Amino acid sequence: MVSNSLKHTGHDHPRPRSAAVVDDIVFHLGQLGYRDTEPRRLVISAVAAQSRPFTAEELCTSLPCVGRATVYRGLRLLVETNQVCRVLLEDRELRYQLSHQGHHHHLLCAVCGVSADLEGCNVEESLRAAAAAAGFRMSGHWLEVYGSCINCAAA
Amino acid sequence: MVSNSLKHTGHDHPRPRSAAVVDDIVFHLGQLGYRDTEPRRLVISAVAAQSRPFTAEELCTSLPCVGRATVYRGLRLLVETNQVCRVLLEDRELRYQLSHQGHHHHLLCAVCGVSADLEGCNVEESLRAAAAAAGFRMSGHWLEVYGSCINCAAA
DNA sequence: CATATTATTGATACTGTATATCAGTATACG
DNA sequence: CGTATACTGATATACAGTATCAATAATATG
Repeated sequence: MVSNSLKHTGHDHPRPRSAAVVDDIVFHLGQLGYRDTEPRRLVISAVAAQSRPFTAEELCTSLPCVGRATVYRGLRLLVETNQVCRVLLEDRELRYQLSHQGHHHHLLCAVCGVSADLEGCNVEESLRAAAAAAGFRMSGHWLEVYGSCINCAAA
Repeated sequence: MVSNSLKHTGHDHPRPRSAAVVDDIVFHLGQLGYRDTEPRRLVISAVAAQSRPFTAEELCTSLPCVGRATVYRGLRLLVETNQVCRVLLEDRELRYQLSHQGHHHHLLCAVCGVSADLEGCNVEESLRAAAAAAGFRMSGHWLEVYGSCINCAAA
């Protein structure tokens, strides 16, 4: 199996980058006891090929030979294992995206749909403090930021 | 009509508080051209009677003599006119709540479901700055904070 | 006050997203 | 290899919310 011979460094060139990402994820899932199957690889490939947040239905459409249920299950598995993160649009539409870091938030362009990771913003601590002031012990939060990206703001 | 004789101060005692809230909202809607109808008043009353965030379906159940569509429409109208705000639970369940301020965020207890307004937390500015650093012009955001309230944290 | 106008209602059907079921299949592992 | 079992996918189902549209009720107008 290819994935067993892979070093799990995240820099396994010369293979095409997206293929390396797929192997990476399959390897990681393997360590958690999940099997390496063709439909699952197809789902992961399709996820890795997206350039911006996508919906589950879009993924189903782009994978006509994989069952709907399998697409949804694959996506859920990837979210649960922190390989993919969920982003919520302003209209509450749920989209998905390959996850590149641990916990972080997204900037979402309302025009073109592109997303960027929100860097250098430490809201956690001030939220926790404000929560404590109201007698709450904070355990989590959901934050999405909407706007227009540099390209769309120009036009 | 009662609502026409009401001063719109938000402190119209001696009437029971929730009734005053209902009249208040009906009056406000009237100024926007919306009619004062029995089903709509029932919806507003039921909303005002809730002590914590509720779902649309819960409202339908508590109002068996009002049609589902009417409950949903009423709720939507109240959200659009900023009388009611929407809160999102961690599992993406959507709930509603009477709105007491302008723009603000909520602390939600994951145990008992109670909510508190998040005070003294000015995330807007740091979000805007972080967005600008990534070349985004921020236009909005969605933020919910989860945890346990003072009572549930004790138990 | 009668009446015209128009917003509102509610039964129903429908849409879209997501999960449950379950027999058949493919995978991993000894 | 062969077996235990995770996985698949067709289908049915659940669920939240909206669209339709004829009937009705609320307001404006003469």
